Amino acid sequence: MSTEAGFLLPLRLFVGFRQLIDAVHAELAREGHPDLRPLHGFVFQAIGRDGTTAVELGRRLGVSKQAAGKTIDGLERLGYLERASDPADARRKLVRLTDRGHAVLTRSAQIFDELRAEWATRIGPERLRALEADLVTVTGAEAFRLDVPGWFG
Amino acid sequence: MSTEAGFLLPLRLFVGFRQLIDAVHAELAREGHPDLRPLHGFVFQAIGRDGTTAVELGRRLGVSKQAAGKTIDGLERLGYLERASDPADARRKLVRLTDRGHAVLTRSAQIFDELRAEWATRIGPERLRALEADLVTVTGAEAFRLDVPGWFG
DNA sequence: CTAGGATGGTCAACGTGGTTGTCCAAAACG
DNA sequence: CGTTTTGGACAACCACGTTGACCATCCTAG
Repeated sequence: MSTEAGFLLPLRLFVGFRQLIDAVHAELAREGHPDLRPLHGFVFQAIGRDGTTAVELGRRLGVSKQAAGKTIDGLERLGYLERASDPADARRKLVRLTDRGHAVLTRSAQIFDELRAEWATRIGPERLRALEADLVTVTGAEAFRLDVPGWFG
Repeated sequence: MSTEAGFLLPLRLFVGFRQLIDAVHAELAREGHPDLRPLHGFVFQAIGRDGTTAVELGRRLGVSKQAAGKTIDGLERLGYLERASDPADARRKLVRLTDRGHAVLTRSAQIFDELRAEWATRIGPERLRALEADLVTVTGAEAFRLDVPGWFG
């Protein structure tokens, strides 16, 4: 039986998570995206390359459609999203990433890859793979939940 | 070189973190503490067994003293904190955990221990120790930063 | 074909939790 | 003893979540 206090485990996971996210956003800020917040990554992920609607986005993020609408407003003002009418359904407004949005998504993925490579050099690729595999084992391989926005609070 | 996409790493860390936090709060809610939010754990941790002041709490949480004051108001209303005048300094108001506050902190630690034991049975105690050690190696053994409140947003 | 329900989006009002600015009482210090 | 520093509170404001209401549009049952 290990003697490590149990409450340290979530803290260590969170520190790792936070360092990765902070590193990505520091680099993105350096490259011309100073207004992106950690939360926006989840939003981009929830919108996806194909776009979606405000209602569907709200469902994926676990918030009301109104809250999703406000989030879209903000990212639209920053130039990362655009709204387009759906020719097949006059009620719907398709929310899509702009070129700038696609660019930042692609760039984020690259930076995450680089950061993961750094981790691999520090603890070794084997240990990193083991770490990831163990996390999957213990948390279950469920699809990632994006409903983070109101989760803290 | 591993082929795992880099952006999955922070997600896996976050899922682990979130599952632990959610499990603790689900159990606490079951035991009569339905109003506690994930964030409150950081607040309790920042206050500590000995108590602090609003200004110092704000420093530890990385927020203004006014924001710290509001947070204290809320947890005071819920019966977890109490304010007491400092006999040695009439300006200061000592913020301390109530008996209820101490109880929930102790209980949380127990639950975290139980959850860690569960993880140990699923991936084995050595792998769990390795996971924790690797996280420390890669993130640095820095003291835990509690300045989480405004971090997302 | 039309009446009625379901769906997508927006507006308004509100609560919470953060911010800054101001002010006051008490302590610390020259 | 006057001045500066400190701890706390109050106010106004902003970001972001909530509900409730409303409207246009689509879908479907009769």
